[in-house]
Amino acid sequence: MISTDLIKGSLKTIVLKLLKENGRMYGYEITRKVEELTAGQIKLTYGALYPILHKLEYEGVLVTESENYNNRIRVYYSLTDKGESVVAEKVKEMRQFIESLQNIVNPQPGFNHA
Amino acid sequence: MISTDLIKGSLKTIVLKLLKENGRMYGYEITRKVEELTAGQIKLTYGALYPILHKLEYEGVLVTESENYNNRIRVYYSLTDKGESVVAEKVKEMRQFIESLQNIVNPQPGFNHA
DNA sequence: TTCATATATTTAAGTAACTTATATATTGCA
DNA sequence: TGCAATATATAAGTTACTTAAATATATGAA
Repeated sequence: MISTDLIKGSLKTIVLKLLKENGRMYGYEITRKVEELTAGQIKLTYGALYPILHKLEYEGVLVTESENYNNRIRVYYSLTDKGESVVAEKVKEMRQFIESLQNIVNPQPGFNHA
Repeated sequence: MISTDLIKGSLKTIVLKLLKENGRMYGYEITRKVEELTAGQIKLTYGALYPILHKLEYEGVLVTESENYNNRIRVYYSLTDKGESVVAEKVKEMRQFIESLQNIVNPQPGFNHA
């Protein structure tokens, strides 16, 4: 598992990107998918996930549909139009972030300002 | 500028990796180097940097040498032996983190579990 | 049948890595 | 003379999380 400090700020972007790729998803499904995609390196706790989803819904980024499955409630989330543009921004920002981190952990050996 | 939420947890690793690459550095120099390497995308504030350096010194990860330059004090930091192994772990963890993020922002199109 | 595990969502309380603000002091350029 | 750059330090505040506790059904193993 990667330290939670490192992962912290990226959870919202991860959730939004998964919803973009997979259409609608419910909370539990999202945590499973994150584990799968990251080979268990990133785990989304429920205490983090559900407040994020509720907040994004409140902000108009997501909408919900509640359905009954095996006598259990499932709350499906999907992106609004606003959500689509929020994801685009967030993913762009994350790509820049990754690039910046790579410049630090894999520095160009010859690159040196006098 | 990348949002501070995204950057937060990675500052310590960034500082340590820069010290590994550049030998000894002083605080102000570190903030400049981070800006340079990330094309201004990541800025280390002094309120973040100095407490990180002090804590790492206290933990025996870094040692200091204070020197006088132009009547200004410069506090140079460098890695201890312990620091060298801490950096190795932290950088390894960050590479895994980057890989996990890439699996999310650049998913394999054909990859789908039934 | 009974117990653990997986499924599924919710929210309150606590932590800590930061940001923001403030303080101090010198150099150098316009 | 006055601002920007250089250089370090720390107190106070924010907030995105973690941890913990609550609730409830389905399913397979013992």
